[in-house]
Amino acid sequence: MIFADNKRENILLAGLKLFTARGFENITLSEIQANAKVTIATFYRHFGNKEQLVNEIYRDMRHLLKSKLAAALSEGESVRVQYRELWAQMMAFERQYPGVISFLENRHHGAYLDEHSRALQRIPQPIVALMDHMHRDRATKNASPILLAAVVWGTFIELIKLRSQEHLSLSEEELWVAEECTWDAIRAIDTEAGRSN
Amino acid sequence: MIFADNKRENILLAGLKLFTARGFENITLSEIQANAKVTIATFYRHFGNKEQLVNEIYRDMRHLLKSKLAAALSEGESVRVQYRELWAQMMAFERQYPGVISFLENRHHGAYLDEHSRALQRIPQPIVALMDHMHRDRATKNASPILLAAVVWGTFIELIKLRSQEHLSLSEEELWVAEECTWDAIRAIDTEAGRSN
Amino acid sequence: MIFADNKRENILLAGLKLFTARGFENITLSEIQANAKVTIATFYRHFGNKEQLVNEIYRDMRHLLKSKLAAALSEGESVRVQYRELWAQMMAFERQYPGVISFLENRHHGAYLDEHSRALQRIPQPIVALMDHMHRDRATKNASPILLAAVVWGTFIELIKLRSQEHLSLSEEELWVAEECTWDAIRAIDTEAGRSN
Amino acid sequence: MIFADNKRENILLAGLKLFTARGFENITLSEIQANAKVTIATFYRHFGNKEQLVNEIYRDMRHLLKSKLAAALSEGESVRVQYRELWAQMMAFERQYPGVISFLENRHHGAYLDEHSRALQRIPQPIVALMDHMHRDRATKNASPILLAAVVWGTFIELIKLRSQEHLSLSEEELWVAEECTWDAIRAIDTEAGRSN
DNA sequence: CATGAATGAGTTTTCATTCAT
DNA sequence: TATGAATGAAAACTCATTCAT
Repeated sequence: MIFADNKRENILLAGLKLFTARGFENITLSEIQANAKVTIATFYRHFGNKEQLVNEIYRDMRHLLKSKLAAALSEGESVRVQYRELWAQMMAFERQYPGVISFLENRHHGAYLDEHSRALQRIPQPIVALMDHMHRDRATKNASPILLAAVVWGTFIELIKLRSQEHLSLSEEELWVAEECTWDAIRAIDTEAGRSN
Repeated sequence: MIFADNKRENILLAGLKLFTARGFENITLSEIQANAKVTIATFYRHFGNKEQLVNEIYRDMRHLLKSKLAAALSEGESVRVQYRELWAQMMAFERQYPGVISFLENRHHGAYLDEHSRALQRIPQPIVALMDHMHRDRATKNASPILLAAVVWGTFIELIKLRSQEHLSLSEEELWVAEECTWDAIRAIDTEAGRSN
Repeated sequence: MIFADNKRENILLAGLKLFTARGFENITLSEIQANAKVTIATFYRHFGNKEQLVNEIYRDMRHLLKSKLAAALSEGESVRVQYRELWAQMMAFERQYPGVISFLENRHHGAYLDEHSRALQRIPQPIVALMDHMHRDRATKNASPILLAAVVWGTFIELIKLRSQEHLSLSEEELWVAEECTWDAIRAIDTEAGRSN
Repeated sequence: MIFADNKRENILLAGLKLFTARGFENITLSEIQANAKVTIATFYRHFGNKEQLVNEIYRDMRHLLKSKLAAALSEGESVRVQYRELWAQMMAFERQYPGVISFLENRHHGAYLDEHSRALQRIPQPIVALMDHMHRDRATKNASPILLAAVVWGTFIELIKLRSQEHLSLSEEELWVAEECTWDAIRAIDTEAGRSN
């Protein structure tokens, strides 16, 4: 989302805000018009229709998320450190762009998303990449990287939902415990301690 | 959802199917009419409006899920066995009622849900109950039961999404690996092996 | 309105009450059902449809009004006394059946009235009869009896409206002043006192 | 009702015509659409809903009537002349805007009128003003101006109804007799001639 | 390039009336 | 005779989109 054009920028921001809060179908163009402070005709010059707007927002946000998380993967560091950094970036993203991850997850199979949008991976690629890396190093349990990534991403989303939808206050500290939980979930654990019934 | 009344039953089933597949807002009453093979006016005899229908379906399904999972918690068994059984029930539920869990998760903060529906816990109570039980026995990591339950439920939902939305085929075996992952995620791990950076 | 049948009576009374208060179109059969404490099917056994009900009520009330006012015209009395008695009966009717005259006036050209109902004179016949009588005796101004009756009836309705619709409190005494006004309006006035400009 | 906007004007005129003829509830938007030669959606651009339309028409007409009658009250003239002029204006109004007075009277306590509309006096204020003026000059019977106005207005409405609803032909001349009747009704009559029983 | 007015196609909802039992 | 369930037809209203200026 490069905000060269001011009107275009306003529309995108208004769309993000409104769609995030109340979904695609419940938002009318006149709300977008009012919120973005442009006329409807201006809207139509910049976006072919309402669906194109939501698709553009969706893709912008997916790419933004991906690039933010990619920054966590620094070759030089141990996977443990990289994982911790990944988790930190996920939390930072949610802090900086509140509601966006929920938007992405909730809208993911909306009828209005086009093929191009749907083709984007839902689980952010850097998470899968790290899992893959660890998997090749035999540092993870013997499971496919995508499954391991699902544990990580699924847990994270769940925590976000708890906070935003159910007004559960989770401290930073608690979220870091969750990081540790998921680390234990994915890593190979050599001890037999846990295998007991 | 007791299916004494045939027309009512048809409407509920049609609603579940349609709302699950395409969301609340995108479904029109005439689609429900066509699918349930009743007239729209008959629909209005049984339900005050479209929102009441979706609320009733939502609550029925939340209760069904809860009761199915509650069956997994048998006092006599070890927590490891109970956890395994819980996971089995979750998978069984998804198998028996495909799409229902996605429906519940996706609709959970729809604008159309009434207070009564919203008041229902999103994370199934039996999961929290088991976490709570383990927590009191100091069998879990030092985290609140709800957070531990979030790891479990979040992971499970993520796997379901991968299968249904992204057509990723996950074998039964792989899902059981995930069960083991989450077990490691929640349980207290006494060895220091995993703490290394 | 002969109330031989209890159910029929209940329906007629409910209809009168509801139609009077809120008009024909705004009343649903289920309100009538609820108010009359009969089922809709029972309604349909007694009345062909909603319109037949309102027509029957309308005609019943027109006849009732007419017969009450007719009682005022006693051959033996002077026309002044008869007029006074007529006015008394009009007030008594409004007191005994509040809202009914408004109902009759307001519904008089409703689309739902059938030819039979419409054929009924709106201005109660006894008023016209007395005007006619006085006219033949040259006791009135030189105007058609129907016009004179219009002055009387129009004034009376207006007073009723003031009381019921605009919550203007008019004392009995004031209403009798109106009676005197209308008497002056209709009677021949021999003096030239009033002719001055 | 300033008819700057053509579509808006058409809708108002169509509404007046249709509501006058057949009441509020019996008129559908598609009839308005057909009559005003605009689409329903255009209707909704100009008026929030059907009720807003009828309220606007109602108020416009009340104000129009009031201003026309106010023109009759010229300070310099005797009250007799003013009264005659008032009556002339009332007849002129009915001639120029046939049906409008009936519309105003019949709709006056419709459920669809809002508070603002209901607040408008039903009996045109200039009539009351003249009665008040005469009353202070002791030129009327000893009755409140509003009651005297009711005699005038009630009689006039009744005559209109006779003509329009019951197809009674009343000549101009006869209507002027009614004017004289009502003048006798309201004015103080000093002779005792009329008091005889 | 900008805009306000216009619209078609669709949506939910209501209700008098019928009908099988 | 009595009734609850069923329904057809029509109602008000919405909104994304277009178009003349």
